[in-house]
Amino acid sequence: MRPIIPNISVDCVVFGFDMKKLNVLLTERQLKDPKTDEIIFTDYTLQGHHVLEGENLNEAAIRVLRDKTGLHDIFLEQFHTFGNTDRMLNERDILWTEKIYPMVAHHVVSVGYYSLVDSATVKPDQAHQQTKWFSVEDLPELGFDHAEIIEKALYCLRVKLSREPIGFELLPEKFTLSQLQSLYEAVLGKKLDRRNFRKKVALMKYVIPLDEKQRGVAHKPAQVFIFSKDVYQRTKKEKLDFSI
Amino acid sequence: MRPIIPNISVDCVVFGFDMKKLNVLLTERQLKDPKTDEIIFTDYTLQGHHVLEGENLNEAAIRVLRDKTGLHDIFLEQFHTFGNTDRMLNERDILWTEKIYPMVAHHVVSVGYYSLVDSATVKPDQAHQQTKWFSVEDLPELGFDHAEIIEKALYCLRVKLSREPIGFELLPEKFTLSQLQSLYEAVLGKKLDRRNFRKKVALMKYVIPLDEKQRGVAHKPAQVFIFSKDVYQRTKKEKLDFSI
DNA sequence: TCAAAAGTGTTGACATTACACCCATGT
DNA sequence: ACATGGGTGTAATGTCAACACTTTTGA
Repeated sequence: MRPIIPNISVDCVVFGFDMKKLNVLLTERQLKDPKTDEIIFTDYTLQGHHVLEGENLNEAAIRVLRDKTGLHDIFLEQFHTFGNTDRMLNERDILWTEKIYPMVAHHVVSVGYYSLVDSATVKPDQAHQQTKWFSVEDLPELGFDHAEIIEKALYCLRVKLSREPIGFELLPEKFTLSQLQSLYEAVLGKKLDRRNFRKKVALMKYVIPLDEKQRGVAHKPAQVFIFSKDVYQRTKKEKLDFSI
Repeated sequence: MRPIIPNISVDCVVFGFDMKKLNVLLTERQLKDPKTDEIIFTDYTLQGHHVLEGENLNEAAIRVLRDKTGLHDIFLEQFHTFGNTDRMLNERDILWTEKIYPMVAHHVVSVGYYSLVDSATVKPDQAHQQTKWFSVEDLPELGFDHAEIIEKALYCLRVKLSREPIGFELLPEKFTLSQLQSLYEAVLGKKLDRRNFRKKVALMKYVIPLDEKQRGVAHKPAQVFIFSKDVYQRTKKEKLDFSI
């Protein structure tokens, strides 16, 4: 086991979509008195860990996701680095760090990554019971500066999604247009018109209809689509303009 | 003097506009043999330095700009963090680090900031003679991974400029519409139509015409404008959409 | 037969592009 | 008087927003 770098970490904001809302994966953090077993506090944190010696930042992020959630081969994007000297200095974090991680520095710079998964099919595995999904609209009490990190991640995700078709990372391989629309609505935080949405998607040649319909739903079954990364790569063009 | 953190640094990509092209500020790095005084190599690097103990990342960036260029109170934006283990391991960087900075770590994570200045009026002061402007289209040999850092900074600047009116940071307080257009062309890397450009700027209420004309030019003098950050803040609206 | 979501077009407003001539100044 | 960049309008096209009814299925 390689030693950790005591003052550099990565934190991963794992976004998941459950066909209704956008969720974030959080892990319960509970500090107990070692003698009385009394709970001193309970809150939640992102998945994070220190970077190891000889490890690139994105390797560290991949490792964190694998070790803390069992996820692998998922979309990952660095979005911001958090290095304020007071980011671990609220009361609970000081207690926690002293008791659980006395070996790490007081000033840890953390590189933020977000990743995108389909939260319905990809669930954190059995080994990580204290890790759960929370709606981005209704987050629990968070440790460190993780509320700020999530807020920034969400902002960066919105900007990214409005420029590039990364939403497909949040859906299963096959999806319907209503699901896709619902995803955009959840991430961008606003309602979209169904007919206009479908018109726009029709222009995206990389969203490909299959000769296949939904089954077992109590209404008219929807057509099923897939996203072709390959077609996107071949047809994309940079769109840079100055706006108002 | 506070001690440095040996494995965390900031690098500043200072962009400047000289009414013709977009430039980057670079500092000459020359390694000489201590005995013979023979030049072993010469190349250029960004302005950077290690973060000090007890210092926030953006404080470090502000300090670097002040100490290395004399600049202060300028636009500064964090854009990406560079932490590959091999980023200081090409031959020249190894030589340099061993001779000049033996106290720093071999693996330094660097937080990238870019800043925007008017390169015609703001010049690096006399104390920094080996610091010069280079066109982003014609960069010299660069140390470390600074070519990659500049490329990423330029990309982020383009994206930012196409979403927000930050171009005014690259101009003097008073400017003409041709200068503004020329700036957009330099940053976005493409020509724009003059009449259409002016129509669009006319819609930006925060670009305000003064009752004042250019003087001393050998052609029809242009009207002079200023940018009002205040009007912008009050009238801006978030524009998030999904695109093709 | 009912509930629930799928699917489908048109219109008016607005934004974008392409394009050419006269104007004010300094030399 | 000439060279230089400043300033201006229109028409065609493309994009965006608003809006309501019919269809297909399972229960």
